[in-house]
Formats: sequence, C-alpha cells, structure tokens
Amino acid sequence: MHKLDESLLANLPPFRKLARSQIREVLDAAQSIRFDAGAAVFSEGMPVDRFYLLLDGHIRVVRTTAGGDQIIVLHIAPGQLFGIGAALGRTTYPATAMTADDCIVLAWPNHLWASFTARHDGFATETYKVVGERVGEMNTRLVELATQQVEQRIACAILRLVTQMGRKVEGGIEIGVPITRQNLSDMTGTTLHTVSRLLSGWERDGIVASERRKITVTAPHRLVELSGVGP
DNA sequence: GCATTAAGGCCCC
DNA sequence: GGGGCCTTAATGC
Repeated sequence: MHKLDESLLANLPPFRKLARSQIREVLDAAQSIRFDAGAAVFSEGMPVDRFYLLLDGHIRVVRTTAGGDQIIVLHIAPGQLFGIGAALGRTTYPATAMTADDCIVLAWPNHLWASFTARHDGFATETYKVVGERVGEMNTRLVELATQQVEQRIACAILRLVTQMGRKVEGGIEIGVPITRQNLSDMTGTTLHTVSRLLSGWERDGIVASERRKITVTAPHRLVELSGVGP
C-alpha cells in the first residue's frame, strides 16, 4: 500500500492545526478503504470499533425500521468525520453508513480516539462542532416533520442537499450526490409517488431540472419560497 | 392533502 | 430480459 499524502488532511478542519509531523503520524495510523456505491461502511448495532473520515464520495446515514422502511438520517460530505461513536460514549453504531456513490474513507481503530483528542490541538473542538451541527440539523428536521406539509419538507430537504453538496453548473446548482425519488421520500417521511408528482410539477414550473438520480435546482429562490421559511 | 394501488415506460447491466 | 428508477391516474381516507 502506498503512503498517503499529507496534503489529504492538512486543510480539513479536524487536522488544520496540526504540524506536518503530527499529520504524518495520524496518516500512518489510518487504514484507507475504498467502497463501491451502495456498500455499508458499518451497520446499525455493530460494535463501535473504528472511527472514520470521508475523503471522497458521499455517505448516507440510515436507520431501518422494524417494518423494513428506511429512514435517511443525514448525509456526510467529503472531509467530514463519521462513525464517531467513540466521542459519544457508544458501544454500538446507532445507524448504518451507506455509500451513496464510490467512496474512499480513512479508518482508525477506536482506541486511538482518546490520544487524538488529547494530543492533537483542535481535533476535539472540531468534533464537537460537527456533532453540534448534526444535532441542530436533526432538530430542524424534527420541527419540519411535525409542523410542515410534504411540499415544504421536500423543498427544505433539497435546499439542505444544495447547501451541503451543491455544485454550480450552468443553469443552476446541481446536487452532487445521486438522489432518487425514493431517497427523498426516505428523508421526508412521504412516498416516492408524492415526491415524483411534486418534482414533475416543479420541473414544469422551471424550478428544478432532473434526470434519473440527478437533481439540479434552476430557481433556488423559488424553492426557498416553497419551503415556507417566509410569509 | 396525502397515501395507496395499479399500470405502464425508460434505461442499463 | 429483468431490475431499478420514474411517471401518471384513479381511488379513498
């Protein structure tokens, strides 16, 4: 296995304050793993044995209900830590991490967590920040689920994806991760049929343009209006 | 306003 | 050709 380059981590928030030698040390302790799209990096209920950093690709954190329905809890963008049960005092993973496309991750054995937070300046505070942001997002979504109608919830979900992994293309902002109607319904507590019907309408109105597994927002301001943030 | 059911079309492995 | 993805329409709560 070839040595990983230090520039991979140097600009990522958890490692930004580290010296070159420290980054080398962190990288040498990591295992780099490639996953095809649709693979589980770890599964709900498994013992927490490692923590991860997503280098490339996108991760869906999902929970499966007793009835077999899948709930998409959140998405992980490149450069983010995930599977950090160690930071939360968990012994098992609370959800499954599914790759949304081809992914490259770094994995460290769990016992290194304590020394990472103790020895590497900025690592712990960045971790708390990430956890805080995710809790905040989940709070927002909880309120949406409880108070908003389906159309607004889907608009909010798409806007979040745009914020987190949108990339500018000519004519709009494309969501940088493959998203199906079913995926959107799994994020918003509705059915793929309702999502399909609404997206078709939005496409007719020129708000979005979509192909299979791909959504481009062509009129973000109008989607914001639909999301119900304002009057 | 929304889920459910049904029925069909398209694309890609 | 079969499975995954998407659409549309009808019906009912």
